[in-house]
Amino acid sequence: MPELRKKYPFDVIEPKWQQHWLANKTFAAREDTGKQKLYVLDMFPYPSGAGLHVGHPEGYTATDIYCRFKRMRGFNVLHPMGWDAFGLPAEQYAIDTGTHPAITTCKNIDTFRRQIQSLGFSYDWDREVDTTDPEYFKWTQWIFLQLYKKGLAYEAEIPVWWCDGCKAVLANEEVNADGTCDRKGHKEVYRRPLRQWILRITKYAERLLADLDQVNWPESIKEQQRNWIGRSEGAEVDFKTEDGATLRVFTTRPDTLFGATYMVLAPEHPLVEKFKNPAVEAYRTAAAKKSELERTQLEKEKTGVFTGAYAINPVNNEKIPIWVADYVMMGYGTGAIMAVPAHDTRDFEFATKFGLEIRPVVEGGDLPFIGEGTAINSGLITGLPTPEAKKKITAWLEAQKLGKATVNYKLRDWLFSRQRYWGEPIPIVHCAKCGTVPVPENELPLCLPEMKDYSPSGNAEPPLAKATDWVNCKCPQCGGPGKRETNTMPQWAGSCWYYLRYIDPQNAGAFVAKAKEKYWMSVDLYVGGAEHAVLHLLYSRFWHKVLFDLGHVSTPEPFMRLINQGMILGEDSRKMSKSWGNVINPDDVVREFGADAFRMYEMFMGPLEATKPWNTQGLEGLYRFLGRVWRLFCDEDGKLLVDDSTPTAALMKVLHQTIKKVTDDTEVLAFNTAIAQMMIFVNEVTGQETRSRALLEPFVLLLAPYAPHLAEELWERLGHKPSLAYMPWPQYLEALLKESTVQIVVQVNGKVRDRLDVPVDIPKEDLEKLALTNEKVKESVAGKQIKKVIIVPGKLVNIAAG
RNA sequence: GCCCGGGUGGCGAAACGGCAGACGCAUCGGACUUAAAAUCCGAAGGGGUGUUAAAACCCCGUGCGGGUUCAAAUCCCGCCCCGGGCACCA
Repeated sequence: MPELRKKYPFDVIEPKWQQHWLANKTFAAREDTGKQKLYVLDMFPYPSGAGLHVGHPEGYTATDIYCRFKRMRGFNVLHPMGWDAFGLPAEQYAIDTGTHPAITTCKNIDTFRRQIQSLGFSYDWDREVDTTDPEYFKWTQWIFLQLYKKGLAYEAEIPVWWCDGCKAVLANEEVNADGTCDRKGHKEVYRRPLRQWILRITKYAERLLADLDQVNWPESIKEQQRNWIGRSEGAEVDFKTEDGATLRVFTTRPDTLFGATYMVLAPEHPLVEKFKNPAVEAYRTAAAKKSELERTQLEKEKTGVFTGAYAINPVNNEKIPIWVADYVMMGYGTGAIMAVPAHDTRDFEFATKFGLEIRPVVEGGDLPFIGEGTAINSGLITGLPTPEAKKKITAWLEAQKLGKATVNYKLRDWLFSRQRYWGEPIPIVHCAKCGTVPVPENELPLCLPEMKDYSPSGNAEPPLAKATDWVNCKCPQCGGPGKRETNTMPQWAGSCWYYLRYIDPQNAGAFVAKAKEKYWMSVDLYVGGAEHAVLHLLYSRFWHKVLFDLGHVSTPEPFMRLINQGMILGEDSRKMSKSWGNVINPDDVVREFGADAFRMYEMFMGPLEATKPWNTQGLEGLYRFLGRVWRLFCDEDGKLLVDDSTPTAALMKVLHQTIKKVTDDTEVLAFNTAIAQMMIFVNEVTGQETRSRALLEPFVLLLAPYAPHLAEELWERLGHKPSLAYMPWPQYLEALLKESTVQIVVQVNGKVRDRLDVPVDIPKEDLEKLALTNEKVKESVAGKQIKKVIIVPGKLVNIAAG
C-alpha cells in the first residue's frame, strides 16, 4: 500500500508536543488544597510481549480526554500509569530460554511505555509504578504481613490440580474440560492436597456486599459481585449418625426438615473416611479425577453411592440413609445436606433415580415444589406459611441446641499462593520451634533469588525450593534454623493496591503518606475492562477494607465510580486474534494517521461502554476531519489564515452551540456526540470566507482534550505561549443560543402535516389559531371532528381529530 | 437453566415520550484536473402518485405480537434473536 500523502504534519507535531509535555512535566500532579482534586485511574496493563492492543487506548483515551477537560475546568487532576508486570508468560519464557523474567519484563515495559507515550496521554510519568520493582513489592509484602498479623492469612492443605506429566501444579485454567493438562496434553491430572496460603476474604463478605450500595458502578458489575459473594440465609442443623457422630448440614429451608428422606455427603467430606466400603472408595477416587466442568456442566445425570450408614433426623428421630454424591460440594455450607426431594429439584432428580422416598411437607404445587407454601405433616410447624415455619423451627432447634440460624456465602477464602517463581515472595519463615514467623518489616523487600533454572522442581515444590541458599535462613524469632516460604503471591496481589502507591510512589518510609492519601482518595473515576468485574475489583476492595480497619486509609471503598469500556472487535466483527488475522496494531495506525486521529476515531466509534467493530475507513474519516481543521487555520504552506474579522451572528451561534454540546457531552463521557458537534462546527466554518480568531480560538480549546497535539500546535501558531493544558475552558453564552424564531411541527393525529416558523415567544392561543387555520391541517381534518389540541411550546401542535 | 446488556438505513451510530436516521463511513452526481488522487459542492431509509424534468404530495418503516398515550425507537406486557457473566451453592 502506497504511503498516503499527509493531510497535515502530524508526524512532526505529535512527537514535538509529546516531548514538550514530558520535558516540562506539564501533567505532574501536586497536592493543592486550593483546588478541587480529581483522581482518574486506568486499569494498568500487563505488559505482554505482544505489545499494546487497540483495546487499551480506548479506555486510556476516554480518561485522558476527561482529565484534560477537567484540568481546563480548574480541577487538580491525578492521572497515573504503571505496570502489572508479574505474570506467567515471562516465567514460561524463562523456563524455555533461561532468560531472567525481569529482563523480559523490562523490555516489554519499555515497549508499552513507548507505545502509550506515542498516543499523547497526559499521565504524570513521575508516578509510574511497576509491581515487580522491589521498592514496590516491598509494600505488597508489607500489606501481606498486616493481613497475616490480623489473622487474615493462614495455611491449609487444600486440593490443587497436579499434573504427573509436568510434575507441577496447574492453575484452574490450565486444566482442560476433558481433564487433560492444557500445557502438554498429559492425562495424569488430578487434585491433590497441598499446603497453601489462603486469605480470609470471607470474613469481609458481609461488608463487601453491603458497601456495594455506596459506589457508583454499573449495575451489572455490582450484580456480578453480589452473585459471587452469594449470601444466603438459613440454618445449620445437627444430625447424628448411628454411632453418635455429629453430621452438620446447612439448609435454607429448615421448614422442610420433616421432608428429609436421606442425607448426602460430598465425596471429600471427612466423615466419608469412616465408611470403609469399596463402593464408596471407588466413587471417591473417581470423583477426585473429575474436573469441575465435568462435575457441573457435562454430568447432567446424577451419580452417588449408599454408604450403608444411617443418620437420625433430630426433628422426628427417623432413621434416614446416608449417601455420597458429587452433586454436593465440599466448599459450600458444611459439605453435607439433608435431602428433601419433594422440595428441591436436585434432590428430586436424585431420589427419582435411586428410588428414594419423596415426602411432601409444603403445600402449594406440583413436585418438586420449591416455592413457598403451607407446611404439612411437619409436627410443630404444620399449618404455618413458609416464612413463619422457618422462624419457628429455627427457634426450636436453637432451644434444643440442635442447630442455629446461619448465613452462608458462596464466596470462598482466597487461595493466595502460587507454585511459581515470578511473583512476590511471601515473607514468611518456617521454623521448627516457632512455626510460621513473619519476616521483620525492616528486612523488606524480600527479593527473589537469582536462579539458573526456573522450571518446577517436580516434587510439588515451587521453583524457589531449589534455591537452597535462599531458602535456608535464620528464624527471625529464635535465631534457629529456618526455611523461607517458597510459594509466591498471585498476580492479583500487586494490582490490589497500586492506586494507593500512585499517590506517593517514592515514599521509602510508608506505602503512602497519610496526608496525601487523605487528599487524593477515593478514586473518582476508574475505567477498565469488564473482565475484571469480579476478581480484581473484589480483591482490591477486600485489601482496602483491611487497610481501612487498620487505619492506613481513610475511605471504606477505593473506587467511587467505575466504567467498563466496551470491546473493540476486528473489521470482521470477530474478536481480534492472531488466529483470525484481524489484529490492528496501534503502532501502524499512529504511523499512518497519527495519534490524534487514532484517539478521535476510537471515541467516535460509538458509546464508550459498547462493543464495536474496527473500521479503517472510519478511522480515515476522522483523519480527514483533522485535515479539515488544519486547513481552517493554515494554507498549504502552513501559513496562518486566521484574521481578526467579526464573525457573523449565525457562526457565533454555531460556536456557542458547540461549546455547550462539547461541554455537556464531555462531562458525561459521551465523546462520540461531542465529536459530531465539532464536525458540524467545522463544516459550517469551512463554507465561509472568514477565518475569525474569535471563532477559531475557542474551538481549539474545545478540541484540545480530543486531539491534544494538533490543538497545542494550533494554539502556538495562533501566537500563544504553550501550553494550553491549563487554559480556562470556553464558556457559552445562553443569550447567543436563543433563537428568535422556531420551527413548530403541526401534526394531525400524530402525523406531521406542516411546519411553521413562528416567534419563540408566540402565545399558545395564537399558535393554536395558526395551526387550525392552516391549509394542510384543514385538508386533513376535513369531515372530522376536532377533539383535542395539544400544544408543546417551542416544539409542536398536535390536533386529535376523528 | 438463572442474571445482566443489546437488536434503528448498505455499515458505525444519533434521538431515550414530541419532525426517526444528526455526525461519520461506504455509494452516486457535480466542480477542479490532460487524467487520477486529494480537495470542495451536492444527493441519498423503502415504496408509490406525479411530471419533459423538477417541485409537490401520499403510504410504509426502529427484531416480532399486543397495550398505554393526542403522540412510542423511547413506557408497560408477552415472545424471538445476538453478546457477556454465573452455573448442581443446598
